Amino acid sequence: MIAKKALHGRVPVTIGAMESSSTTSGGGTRREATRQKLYEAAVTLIAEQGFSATTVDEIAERAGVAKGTVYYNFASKSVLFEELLRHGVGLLTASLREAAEKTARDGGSKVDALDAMIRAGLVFIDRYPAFTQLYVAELWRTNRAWQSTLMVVRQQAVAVVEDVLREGVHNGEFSDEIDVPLTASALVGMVLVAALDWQSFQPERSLDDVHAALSRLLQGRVSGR
Amino acid sequence: MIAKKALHGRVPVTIGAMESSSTTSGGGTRREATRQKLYEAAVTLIAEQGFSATTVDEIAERAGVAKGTVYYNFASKSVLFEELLRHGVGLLTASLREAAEKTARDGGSKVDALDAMIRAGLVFIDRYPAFTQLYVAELWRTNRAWQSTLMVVRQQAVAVVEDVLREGVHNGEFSDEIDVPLTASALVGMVLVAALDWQSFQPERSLDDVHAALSRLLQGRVSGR
DNA sequence: GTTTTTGCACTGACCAGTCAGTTCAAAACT
DNA sequence: AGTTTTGAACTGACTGGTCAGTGCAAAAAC
Repeated sequence: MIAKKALHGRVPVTIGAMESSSTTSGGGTRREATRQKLYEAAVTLIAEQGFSATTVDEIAERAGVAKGTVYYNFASKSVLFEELLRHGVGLLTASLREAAEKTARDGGSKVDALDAMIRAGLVFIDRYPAFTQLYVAELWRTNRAWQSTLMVVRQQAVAVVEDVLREGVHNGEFSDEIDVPLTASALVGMVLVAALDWQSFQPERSLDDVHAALSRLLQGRVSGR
Repeated sequence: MIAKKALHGRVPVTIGAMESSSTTSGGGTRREATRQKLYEAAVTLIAEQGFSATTVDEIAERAGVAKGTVYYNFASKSVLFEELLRHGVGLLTASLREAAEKTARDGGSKVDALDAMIRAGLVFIDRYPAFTQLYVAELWRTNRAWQSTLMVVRQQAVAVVEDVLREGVHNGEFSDEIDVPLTASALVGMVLVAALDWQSFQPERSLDDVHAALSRLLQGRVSGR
């Protein structure tokens, strides 16, 4: 057994800090561009068909790349998928956190923060519907290789919501009887399912429209006339 | 081409009312027992691993049956899965509808009906967690053979919620500004995600506990002290 | 001249679906 | 009663195909 080559391990890395726009910087950019193409190809295929039903040949073809290139860039099919998950949830978490922080900066209430996060969630799902689909499909599975990755990454996202709830309880804006983790889950679920149904069954509706409906539900303005 | 055998089409049928025990009557009870075992084996395996990653051999083995028996009872792997879906969502829909009707009979309000349905949903998920997982994982996929089955079956379940909302709007209990389909989706999502997270991450909590938290959210008793 | 990509042939494992044959309990017959 | 027949239910070895991952020489990009 000799070491061979295979340098999948670490790569230039840009991931974490998203959207540094691009251009400039001489970093190993070609590599990164290929990886990006592979992510995009994989995300839609896996969202449609599931992980196991999607072949590496399909991914390569859709990305316009040779099969060998996939394995030059990723150690295996499941590693590609895991990195895709990390990448995507990173974007979501950042977006939620930013929405919460902006509201705080502008002196909004915690309900305003939740509302802003609902909107941020909708915007994310609107922009990356395939990723969202795939994430939901995998989230509650057990016995899969990437289970732990998924858990970590889920907790990061939910934690942002929990933080806002906890702060709201602390400053008296929310009842101290609410169950923070469960309420956070429920809110995430509300947005997730409503948004996916929106995308699947009434894609013609505007984001504002959907946001308004969810906002009303959040603020308990359902009952009463 | 002669007809051959293969009688997958119609079968004695007992489904709904399980456990007619055995003995007596020459009725095809054996068949139904085998199918039930296959459903049970398939539902957990597919929930854990996904449809494509689950092999027919595994299903047969877990059910304690030979592979050929699977094909004697179902035309194909995906037909088995489709019938499983129909079976499961049938149970859910019936349970939701019953909860709503009972509330109406007892002269409860529409909010009470929604609350009863939330509880019914939780009870269902508590009893059939694997089925729920699998259902969520498949619901928003596209390009799959059972797409249409899934849509029909989804609509049946959501329609029960929509009906209650619509009645509530009609009798003035709910604002006529609410968006019925979207609110229904959001409510379903709230329960679904909260329940799955409950099962996955805090299984020690009681159903009443979880129900109370969701109830509070439904009634907008989150804000305020 | 080093890194990355290509193209393509190849392997070995795995898997959906088939089919000839077996089991067995309830009829049918004696 | 006992014996034979029937056929639905079940079995498991087998087949044909698919797919993840490999190997490598040559080209392209930087």
